Formats: sequence, structure tokens, C-alpha cells
Amino acid sequence: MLINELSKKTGISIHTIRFYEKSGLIEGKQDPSVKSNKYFHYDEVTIEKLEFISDAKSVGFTIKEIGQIIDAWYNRKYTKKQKLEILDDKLISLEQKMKEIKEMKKQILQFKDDVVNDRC
Amino acid sequence: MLINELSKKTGISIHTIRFYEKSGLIEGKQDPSVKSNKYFHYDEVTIEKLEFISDAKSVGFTIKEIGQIIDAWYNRKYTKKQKLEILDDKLISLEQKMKEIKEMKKQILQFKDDVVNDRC
DNA sequence: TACAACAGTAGAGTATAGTCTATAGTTGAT
DNA sequence: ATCAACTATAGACTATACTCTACTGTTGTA
Repeated sequence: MLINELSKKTGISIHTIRFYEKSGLIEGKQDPSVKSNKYFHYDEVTIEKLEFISDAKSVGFTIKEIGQIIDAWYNRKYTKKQKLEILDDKLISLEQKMKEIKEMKKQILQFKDDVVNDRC
Repeated sequence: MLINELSKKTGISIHTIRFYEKSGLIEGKQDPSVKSNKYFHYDEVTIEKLEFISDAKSVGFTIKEIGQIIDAWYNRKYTKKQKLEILDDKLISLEQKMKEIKEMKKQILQFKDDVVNDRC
């Protein structure tokens, strides 16, 4: 599919898709047999990747980190061991985020308590 | 205390503290009886606030959101009801973040599984 | 009193993650 | 053949959250 269809299927704007492509997160293929244009074609895996990118962004991963994860998943540039290291590293950072959110929840509940009891 | 001491006690740079002050998150007081300088003085509550800002930033709250929470906590510009609304809103957003992180954990565990079983 | 260390303001610069504009070429329906 | 709709590239612009520089004035110790 071309970029317009990809954009419609994922809800991600064409500009942002191109930005992700430039950043190395996704990759379209040009058809060398077609000489008249340089249109990029995208497959179903690109849709999966874009959906993953959206989810990963909302948990606070940076483009760079998301790139690492995608490479650990789809790419042949890492050994099995390296891939598992990257993924474990991200799991640890998710555990950390989880912990911080729990702490923040406690803190805000304390604030609520202070408000309710006129301590602020 | 002056800004240098505040910076040392919190580990937040003087520049960043000034940035937070400009953004309305914290507030120093000038001593009107001293005419020779315009130094700002900070109290213990400012230390608490800066520590909170650090924590809130790492769970992904923006400066604007952090400002709202701090106002709901310390400020007199909201009614009790408004304060509780703001804090409940943030609690909901923390629950949402937690959910997303749990999903992301599942996803990355799936990636690990794919790597281990040579499915990618 | 000299001067290093500190204070303030204003504004420029950086990194991240987009978002938009300009320009030029391509495709497909009429 | 025309023309709206699409595609590509390059680069400018925006928002957020700092981070740094330049400049000026103040304080406190030798």
C-alpha cells in the first residue's frame, strides 16, 4: 500500500509517518521495475510497527528507544542474545515507571487527603 | 535560603529552578526591607515542591499539569471541589498510564518469546 | 578596597518530536 | 488532454523543556 492508505489505516499523519521513516523506525520499499515514479510501498508489518510506536510513545519511550525495540524484534542486525538484552532492559524500565506511578498515586492521594481535611 | 542553597539541596540546577519559577511552579520571596538587592528567598515548601516536580516529570506529567497539581495542593485560587476534581483527574490519568504500561509489558514479553522461538 | 563568588534579567541555543510549506513530478478518472 | 488527487524531497516552523551566555549588580572575606 502507499503512504495515504497507510496513514488512513493507522490514523497517523503522512508527515509523521515520513518523520518515523527518516528516523529509521519503519521502511517502505520502492519497486525497481517501475521507472516512472519513486513511490514507497508499505506492508502489513509496517502497520503493526506504527501501532506499536503509538503505544510505546504513550508509555514514554523515546523515538530512539522505540527504534531499539523494533530492531530487536524485526531486524537481523542483532544476535539473539543482544535482542534479549535490549528487551529485558526495556522491561526493567517499565517496572521502574510502574513503581514511580504507584508512588505518584500515593502522593496525590495524600494531597487529596490534605484538601479534604483542610491541611492546605 | 537563596537559590544556590536550594539548588544544592534539591540537585536541580539554578537555571532549571529559574525556569520553573518563570513557569509558575515555584515562587521565591524578595525581602522588601532590603533595598540593596533583589535576591529571592526560598522556604522548605519550595524544596518539597521541587522534589514533587522531579517525581511528577518522571511519570510523564507536563509542566502545565504539574502546575495544576501544585495549585490544587498549595494554592488558594481553587475551591475545595475544584481541587479534588483536578487531583481526581490526575489519578485517572495515572491509572491510564499504568494500564498502558502493563499492555506494553505484555507486548515486550511477546517479543521476547518471538526472539527465543526464532519467530522473528 | 579588591575580588571571587554569588545574585538578577534578558535572550539565545539545544534536543525531541513532530507539523507544515514549497516545489516538482505522477496517476487516474473524465 | 486535462486536472484533481496523490507522491517525493527539502527545509522551515512549532511546542516543550530545558540549558547556556552575556551582562550587570551585590556580598563577604582577605
